[in-house]
Amino acid sequence: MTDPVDDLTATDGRVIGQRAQQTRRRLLDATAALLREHGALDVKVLDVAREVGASPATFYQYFTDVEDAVLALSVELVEQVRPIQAGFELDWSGPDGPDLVRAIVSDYLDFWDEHGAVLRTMLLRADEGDERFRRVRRQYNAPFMTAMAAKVRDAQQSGRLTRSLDPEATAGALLAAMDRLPNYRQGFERRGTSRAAMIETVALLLHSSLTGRSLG
Amino acid sequence: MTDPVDDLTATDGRVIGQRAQQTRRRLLDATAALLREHGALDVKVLDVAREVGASPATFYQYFTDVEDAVLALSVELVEQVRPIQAGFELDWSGPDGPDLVRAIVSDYLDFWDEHGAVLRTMLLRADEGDERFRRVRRQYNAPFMTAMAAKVRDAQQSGRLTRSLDPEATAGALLAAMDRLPNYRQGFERRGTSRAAMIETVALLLHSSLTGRSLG
DNA sequence: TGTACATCAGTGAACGCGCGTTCACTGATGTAC
DNA sequence: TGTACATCAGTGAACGCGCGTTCACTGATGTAC
Repeated sequence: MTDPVDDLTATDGRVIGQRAQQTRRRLLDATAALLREHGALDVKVLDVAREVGASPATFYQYFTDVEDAVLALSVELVEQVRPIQAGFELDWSGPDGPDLVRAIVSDYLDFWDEHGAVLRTMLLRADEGDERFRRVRRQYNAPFMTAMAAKVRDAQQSGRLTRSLDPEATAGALLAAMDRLPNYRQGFERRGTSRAAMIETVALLLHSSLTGRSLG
Repeated sequence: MTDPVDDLTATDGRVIGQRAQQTRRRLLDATAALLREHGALDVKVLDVAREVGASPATFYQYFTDVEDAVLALSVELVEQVRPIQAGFELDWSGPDGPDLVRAIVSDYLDFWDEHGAVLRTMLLRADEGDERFRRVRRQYNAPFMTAMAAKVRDAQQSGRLTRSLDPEATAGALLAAMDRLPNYRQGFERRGTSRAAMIETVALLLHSSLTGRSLG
């Protein structure tokens, strides 16, 4: 696993030094902030440059356009989500399984709270068919999918889960739930469904669907 | 339930006649088509006008901007999804329950295939906090949510489902799965998970989580 | 059945703004000796 | 320890395009008698 800071390049291909790396980072952070404030449809190169007090020309030294910067932010998330994905590789079948799953679901909700704006844009552009974003999405999803599908196969082999479930589709459905549900949190809380209840519920659904433990 | 064609108005508030309604419709259809082709971030008023061979001024007679047209398309989906939502109000607990759920899930996948571009944009804008889109999303989701939450409560009352599940959160999680999963279909099929397997799996997850029937 | 008039619907052309993008340049940092 | 030079990093200002938007106008349709 190489340090991701290593091979950063400017748009002309040249490898960049420390000072330039800091500028690039500030541009990325500004892009993420504007994505959060204005949404995916309304972030301009000039806005980003203004936000960090730089010339628009500076932006073009590091990114070809706003989409390119969002792609770079998405790539970073692939790394940042790893610790959460690690939780999916643990054994959930023991007596502490439910607590474990709750903790993981809670962490992932936090992750969405922090990176929702970038995640939404990444998913949208991938859903719309952009190949570069599809690729990043695959890298982001793969560890979740592999780990969850393995759990399904395990539970099927030991007879706790019906073989009618497709392991990949099951993993995809549960990941889908985890990736859309955070967007409903505000609405839930306004209607009296607490964050804790959400976590408990998603954790139960995950635990039962992946280990075959009954919901009864 | 009033005929939705009734109170259509131009941007100046005037009620419009048949000829104008046709123009409005062609503009809406063109907007949906461009949304599908170019994605949510890149649909311009001029494009839409060009697409139907009209002057840009014509577009402004019916919509204040592209977002306004997308909102109108979203409102239409609230009506169009009703038949599918009706399936969620049926009794799933009988012996034909599983078949029923499969059929409904299949229909909803088709709905996504047809209206995915508009649905994605509606969800994105709502997720980003736009109040008008949040409102439409609520109207779109409410019948799904109400029906599914009722099923959870039923199953809890008859002891088939644990009371640890929050009915609203359960409904939300399953709806979330149904709304994100279609976006992964292409990836699934490339990897050998068929449409039928997806439907079967989602149907099983829905059926078990909402009726308390075991996945074992 | 025809004519005059009112209203509805649609348009071409123009304006101006803001954005994307580039270029020749300046300033900052690193390094050889 | 200082000086000369190379390279790295950042910039201001400008250009031009395309888009959003509007306005005065024309054409189409409906209706009264």
